[in-house]
Amino acid sequence: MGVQERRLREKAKLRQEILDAARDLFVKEGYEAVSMRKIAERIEYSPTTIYLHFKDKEEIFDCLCEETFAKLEKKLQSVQLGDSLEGLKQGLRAYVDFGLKHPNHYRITFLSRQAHVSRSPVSRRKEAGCRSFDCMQNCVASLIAKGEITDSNADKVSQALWCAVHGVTSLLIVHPDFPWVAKDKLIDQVIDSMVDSFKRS
Amino acid sequence: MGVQERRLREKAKLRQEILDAARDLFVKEGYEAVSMRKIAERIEYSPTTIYLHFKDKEEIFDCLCEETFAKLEKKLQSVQLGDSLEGLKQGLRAYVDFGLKHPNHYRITFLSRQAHVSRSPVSRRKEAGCRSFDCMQNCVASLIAKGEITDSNADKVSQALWCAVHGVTSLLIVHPDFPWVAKDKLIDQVIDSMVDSFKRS
Amino acid sequence: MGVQERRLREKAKLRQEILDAARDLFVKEGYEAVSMRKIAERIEYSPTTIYLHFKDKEEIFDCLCEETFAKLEKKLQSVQLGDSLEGLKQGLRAYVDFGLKHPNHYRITFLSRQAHVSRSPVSRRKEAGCRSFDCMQNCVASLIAKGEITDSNADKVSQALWCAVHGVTSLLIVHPDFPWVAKDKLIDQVIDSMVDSFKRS
Amino acid sequence: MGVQERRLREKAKLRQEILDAARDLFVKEGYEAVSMRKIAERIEYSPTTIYLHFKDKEEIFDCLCEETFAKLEKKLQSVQLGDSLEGLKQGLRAYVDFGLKHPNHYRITFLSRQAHVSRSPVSRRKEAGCRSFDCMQNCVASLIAKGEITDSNADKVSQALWCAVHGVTSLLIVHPDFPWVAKDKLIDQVIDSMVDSFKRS
DNA sequence: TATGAATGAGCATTCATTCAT
DNA sequence: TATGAATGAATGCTCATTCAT
Repeated sequence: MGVQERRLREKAKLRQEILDAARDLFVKEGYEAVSMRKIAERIEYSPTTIYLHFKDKEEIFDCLCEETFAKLEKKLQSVQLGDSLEGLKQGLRAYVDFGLKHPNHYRITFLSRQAHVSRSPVSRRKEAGCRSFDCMQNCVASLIAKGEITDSNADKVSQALWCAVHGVTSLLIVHPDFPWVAKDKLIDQVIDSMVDSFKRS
Repeated sequence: MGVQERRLREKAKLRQEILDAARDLFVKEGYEAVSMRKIAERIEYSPTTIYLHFKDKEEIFDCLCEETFAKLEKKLQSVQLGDSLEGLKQGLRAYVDFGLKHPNHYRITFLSRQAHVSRSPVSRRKEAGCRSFDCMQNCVASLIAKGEITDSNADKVSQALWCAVHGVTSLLIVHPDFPWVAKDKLIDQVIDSMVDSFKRS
Repeated sequence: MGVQERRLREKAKLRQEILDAARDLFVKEGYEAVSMRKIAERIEYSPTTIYLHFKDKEEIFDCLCEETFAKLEKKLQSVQLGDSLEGLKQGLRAYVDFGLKHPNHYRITFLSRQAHVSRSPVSRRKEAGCRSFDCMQNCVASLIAKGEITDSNADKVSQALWCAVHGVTSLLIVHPDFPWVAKDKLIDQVIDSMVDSFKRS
Repeated sequence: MGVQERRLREKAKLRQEILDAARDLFVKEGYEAVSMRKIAERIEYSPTTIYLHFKDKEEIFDCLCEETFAKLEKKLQSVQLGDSLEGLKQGLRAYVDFGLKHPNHYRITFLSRQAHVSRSPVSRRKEAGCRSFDCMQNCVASLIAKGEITDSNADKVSQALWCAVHGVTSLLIVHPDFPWVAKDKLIDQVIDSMVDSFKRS
């Protein structure tokens, strides 16, 4: 009936509220400094309620990361149409845009300590993250195959590219008050420099 | 006379012992996981004693960061003597090495929002970090002046370079378990790609 | 008609499932360590459901004890058919065996203060335990009547016997890791010594 | 100075207050049901204070057991003067008296679950308990050597004796309202029956 | 009849910090 | 200068139980 559906909707909504509150807090205070109680206060539920939706604190964190990666993956897939250097650049640009548009997601996933990741041998977080990274790596691999990129080490190339885009993204997010040159110019510069350095000359 | 001097010496020595113990712990365990008690146990004094030397935990951390960034500055200055592209690369490489060697200091300064930096509007920590950035910028400026770098926008160039080195450094710190290619190769690749892209061709 | 009956049968069946699951857990983990949730998980019903059948945790335990002591009584009655010293010994032996087989029930009934037995002034649990004691007393009385036991104080004799068997039983339960001689030998020794000391010589 | 001494005295006194409160509570409520908070409330200190005197809950329990055994050992040593059956009986009687006089100590040590004894391979508790048991065993051994006791298995004999005295002691403590025959008569009966059963006839 | 959602109370323990000495 | 005693607040988490459905 409609009743069951409404319940499911409500449950999902509360779950999302928890995630949103948690993300906010994690970003502001850091993983360790956020307590289940603080999250509970924020959503105006009792701490116990959280445990109806998540096994423990770490699971919340895991879910936040997964969420981010899912969004990112979707965005990247929609962008990288052509197998060209230009396409690659657009993908990287999309990555940066994504980070700047969802800074909280980005912080949680790429900037916070994950020392406490000990539960599962292969954390769900890591898995999801790799899938996003794979997108880029595949693109690079096919460019190597086509001879557009000379360096044949696809791993190294894609990692270097990731470093570059992550560098801009994270600096712009974490230090918004720094006297940056025009953001777009900076982003383009970083991406162009890095991609072009791999171009067949 | 001698008595007072000895006392001062002893006081300074204990202060340094505290800092050393604390640095060790912060690096090993991370800021949140280190307690005053643990520091006290390490130096075999009572927790109370620490408060005679430092206002609180954060002050200890601030002092450590200052100490460490003073080192970075010094290191960068000593390396970039030659105003050559090679010198610049060495400087950037030194920056990355420094970050990897002091991951917790790097993290606090460059990766974390200034959330719990409530004491001073502009934290001493951040200030120190910026001074390090200035080093690089000066180097770039002089390379432009000498014609080694074609792009005349020193701000943009140094920011792009910073993005690159910050990218590698932070990813290696935050995701140590990612299946990286050989670290050195990756670092060199990122630095070479970025610096060479500005070279007069 | 048939519908109602089926419902009653189903209700009784679930009730018994709860008791069975609970007994298992109580024996394995001890009273305090068993939670309603754990019982619920075991039977694959929600915790709430248990409350439809039992007022609370203690009521479950009470029922289990009653159940168990009914068994003890039955066992003792079946054993002590022959009114002989040998029959008495067998009965006592059965008592000890029973205790070792149901250590947690034994513990609650014979070893624990009635602290949390606040519901009824004389707990159903304790009552059941006493009924078992009566069995033995009757047996002793008839042995006195037959002249097999010389001491004419049936109360004293049965209490002394009870002390002996309770002594072995409880020590073996509470201190399982003590370096006991072979359990059977010890139990026999205690029972034989005590019973034989009352024998007409 | 007197100052330091007073401090030491005060510290010891508080420690003892904690132990006394804990023993009381453990006996009334059982190990699991006693919380550090409850102990703290009882002594009107904060929970934290307890941790200045004891590592954790289990250590409190351990200390209580040790305390008991020390007292018991002392009493037994003072009693068993002669190496005669009569001396042995007196020792056993002393054991029972001790239990009846210090029922709380006795309960904690001999009646409570020690499932949670996992910390140290050889718990201090167990060690102390064995020392008390050894007293009796030595006595038995020397009686066997002198030919007063015919059964040559000193372990079995002393364990059987322990079972007997523990049986009376614990039943009298745990079920004070049971319609016992005169306590002294019962105790004597149990001890006499058991000891005499080992006598050379 | 059975349940999912929710909660208040409680747990052992650790924390940074204060205060009297 | 240094400390031992003490504490209030907080931690993640589990509990028995209730209530609306």
